[in-house]
Amino acid sequence: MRASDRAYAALHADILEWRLSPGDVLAEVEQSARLGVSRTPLREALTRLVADGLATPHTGRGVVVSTVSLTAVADLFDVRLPLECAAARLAAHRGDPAAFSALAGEFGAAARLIDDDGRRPDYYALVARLDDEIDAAARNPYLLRAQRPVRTQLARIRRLARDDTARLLASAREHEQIAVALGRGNADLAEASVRVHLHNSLEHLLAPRAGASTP
Amino acid sequence: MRASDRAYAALHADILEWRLSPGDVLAEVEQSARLGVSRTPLREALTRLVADGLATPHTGRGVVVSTVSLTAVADLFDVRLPLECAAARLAAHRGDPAAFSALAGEFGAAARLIDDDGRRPDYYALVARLDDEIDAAARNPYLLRAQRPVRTQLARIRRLARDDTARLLASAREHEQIAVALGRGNADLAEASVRVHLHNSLEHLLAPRAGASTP
DNA sequence: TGACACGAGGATGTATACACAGCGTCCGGT
DNA sequence: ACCGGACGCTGTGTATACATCCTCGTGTCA
Repeated sequence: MRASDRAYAALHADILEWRLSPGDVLAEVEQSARLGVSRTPLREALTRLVADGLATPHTGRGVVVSTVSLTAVADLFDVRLPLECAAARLAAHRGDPAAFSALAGEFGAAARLIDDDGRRPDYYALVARLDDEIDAAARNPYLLRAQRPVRTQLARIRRLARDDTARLLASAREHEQIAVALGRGNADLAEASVRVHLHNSLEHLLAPRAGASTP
Repeated sequence: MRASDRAYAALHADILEWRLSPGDVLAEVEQSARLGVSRTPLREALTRLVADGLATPHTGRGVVVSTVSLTAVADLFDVRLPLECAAARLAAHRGDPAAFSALAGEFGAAARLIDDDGRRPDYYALVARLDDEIDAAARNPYLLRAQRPVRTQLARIRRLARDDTARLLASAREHEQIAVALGRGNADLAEASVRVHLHNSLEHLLAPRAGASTP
């Protein structure tokens, strides 16, 4: 693997997992020394991070990790909603119904994955498989490109929200509904299901949680 | 201006204006010599082009200008439609009605700009002003980021379509309708107007034109 | 005659050295 | 004591040299 790829992957993970906080400056010499690569591949990694929207260049001060706040969540969902709806519609028309029906069945039995803390990763993997199946079924590279930065930012924010069993159980039912609609090739129902899911996801993200800073 | 910015701007323009065709290889030494910069800033420019989707890396052969076909137009519009609809809805809610009403008036008188070949650029500038006003009114940086690559690709394709007075006149009326809806803060009407406009734009792009290769 | 392997060439990937610009700090003057 | 200018430093921006990999061509063997 190329050194620039390693540097990019490391910085990408550091930002998404909040080891690097918004406002942190990514000095070239410092980071190149930390990651064990030279400045040239590190610069390429920084360029890619800026393109991803994870960092912003500051003239004379290098690049800094871009800020992301809860107010940004609403903006992100304003973009995410139409994109995911479009993807769902395309997937309903172009996708393989059998694959989505199978996923619907798995979501129907997902409660046991959520209840068992040790199998939580299996549930997240199942969600990822549905997302991937939708992406593949939509067959639209431009849609994927448009979704990528939004998903990256949301993945960063999601780290702030703790896992909530009740929400996950509801989420599983919502995902099941999406998969069922796609399994039947019903674009209208698929879009409606996505709208419901994203609405509830946003409400959960914005709702004050027990243990959060605001009591 | 930095050398890497100059190289990026030059290559970006070369690709959008079809001086570089899909499949052309962008060899680092060749391009750096042509543009009068060193390989380091040129590599940064290439990285940005790849991030834009204008070029794709080929291992061992550098990056090549990415292909774009008429089939891609449909895919692009599948992404463009939901994004522009979302932007229009946001602009209807958050924008300044007076500004859009003023633009609507200008579009109502745009026929004279279209009929006079010398003032065609003024009409294109007017369209750009409406787009900019919508972008500013939507106040959503993530939406802008998502739209950027789609717009870039479409700008590249639009170069293939010749100006068509009849279509431009219809386009002016459609833009006027969009501006009127935004001037009234009517989100539903704004979205519907955008749908109409994009539908007609796509049909015009895909329609065989007189003088095209297919007689 | 076709396919595989080896080698040469040239490309990218990486490292480092140099130049320049921005910024903070320190000193001097008012 | 405060303000202004100059100096030095630290950082990015650029150029170039070296290493490495891939590709293409050629030659040989089956």
